[in-house]
Amino acid sequence: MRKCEQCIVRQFNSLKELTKDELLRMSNCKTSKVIKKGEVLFNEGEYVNGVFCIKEGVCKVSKISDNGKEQIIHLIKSGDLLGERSLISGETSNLKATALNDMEICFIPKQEIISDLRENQNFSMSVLKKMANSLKNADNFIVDIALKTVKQRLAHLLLYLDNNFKKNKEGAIDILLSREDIGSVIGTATESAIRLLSEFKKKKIINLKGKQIFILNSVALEKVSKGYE
Amino acid sequence: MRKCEQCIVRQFNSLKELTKDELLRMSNCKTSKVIKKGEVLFNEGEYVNGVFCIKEGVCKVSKISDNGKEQIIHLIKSGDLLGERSLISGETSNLKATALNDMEICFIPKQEIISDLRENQNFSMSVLKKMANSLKNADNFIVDIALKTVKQRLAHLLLYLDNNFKKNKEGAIDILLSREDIGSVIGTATESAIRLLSEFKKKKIINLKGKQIFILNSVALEKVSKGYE
DNA sequence: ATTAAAATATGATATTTATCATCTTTTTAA
DNA sequence: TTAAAAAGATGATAAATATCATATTTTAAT
Repeated sequence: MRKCEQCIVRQFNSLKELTKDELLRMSNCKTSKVIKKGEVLFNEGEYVNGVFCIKEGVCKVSKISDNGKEQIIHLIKSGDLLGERSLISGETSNLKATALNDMEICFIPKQEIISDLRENQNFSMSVLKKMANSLKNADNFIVDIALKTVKQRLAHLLLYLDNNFKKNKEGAIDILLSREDIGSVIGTATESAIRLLSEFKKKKIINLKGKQIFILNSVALEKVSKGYE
Repeated sequence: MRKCEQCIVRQFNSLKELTKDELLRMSNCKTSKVIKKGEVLFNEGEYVNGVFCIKEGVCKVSKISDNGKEQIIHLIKSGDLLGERSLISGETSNLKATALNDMEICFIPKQEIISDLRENQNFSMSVLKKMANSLKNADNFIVDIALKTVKQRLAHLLLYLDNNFKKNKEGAIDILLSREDIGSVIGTATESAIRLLSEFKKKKIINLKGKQIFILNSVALEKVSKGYE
């Protein structure tokens, strides 16, 4: 059992507000897990019963519609927490979480988090702020998907990935999404996503090597994303 | 100055968790206002500096895109709070709020709410739960707008209005939205919204008298909304 | 009451995006 | 290593939705 106090990942989320005491208790009740690519962390309709703290790797958080299509709502990465929403509401999850690559995660059971929320003002305010921020992002997502074209949304996604994910040694964005996943994030058919990626590549805005994406011209992406072309 | 303690509206939102003492202080610092139809409560990019408690009336919360199109994100009604999001994040609002009919509102300044949040666990947990719920709704909205057809979204909106707004004496939904607003909620052009409303009317699923909407067959709306037709 | 302006309605057409078909490339598993 | 499966790519076509044009109705202002 590794100590949460020494875990660097904690610095990037609300757990940084916990006291030494609280962290010690957390170290004692948390479980660490390795999750393989493709594994499901939790499914829609399940009680999550705790919070995941992502140490390494990326997962998608999505919802499947009645006709079987998937919409990805979030991409969760190292340093993020996952599952606070349904923990706080006390309901089952409305979303499904699936690992996009091998992950290392810690799972902190509900009891622990709830009591910390009640007893540590700084912690609960931090969670509240994170939630407020997520809500703002969700509202912006709604506006984008409702009012922007698929091309604009793809440009926006590429910029988002460029800004929020590290690069590998070769300079590609360090997250490997299938073309299908890319379509599911921007809310379009796989073929449409492929076509637009090809177009961006032809225009030297990006480069593609298999699933690796290289951003060559982020200024151009900004322009496309805003609708000036 | 009316007392918050006796205000019934408070029972429908997180303010119900406040103590008598806190309510008394709130009564002393709140301001009551009448807002005329079409007036803007706050604009995108403004500091709201407090929270609105809606006593009477309805407002739309929306965002205008670069090309001037509006997307309505929420419809806020009597009993709802408005503005907690940007209050908690300490940022300017990312959304604009506009009265859809004459409103009575109370405005509670930031200071008061923030100190209550810090000192009253029940209150802050209630706000947290509300926020978690809003986040779930926002996620569901994203999925709907991304994966459902315009017709499905219109059916869904009509059911939402039917379930969440009272009826007037004649049995129409007690919120008068322009066709343009309806389009802006479901993320479609005004003409498309009009066409589909006409279609629903022709099929006797709804009836229309000017801006008044009568739901005649909510079972049919459910079916349309789920994509069985 | 009358007129102008705004909102609603509807047809015709254009644009965007999805779907289907097929081929190529990459990945996976025996 | 090789065959099968999955993922990616691209053209052709269909479907959904937006836009434009214009007529009608409603609302607001004089």
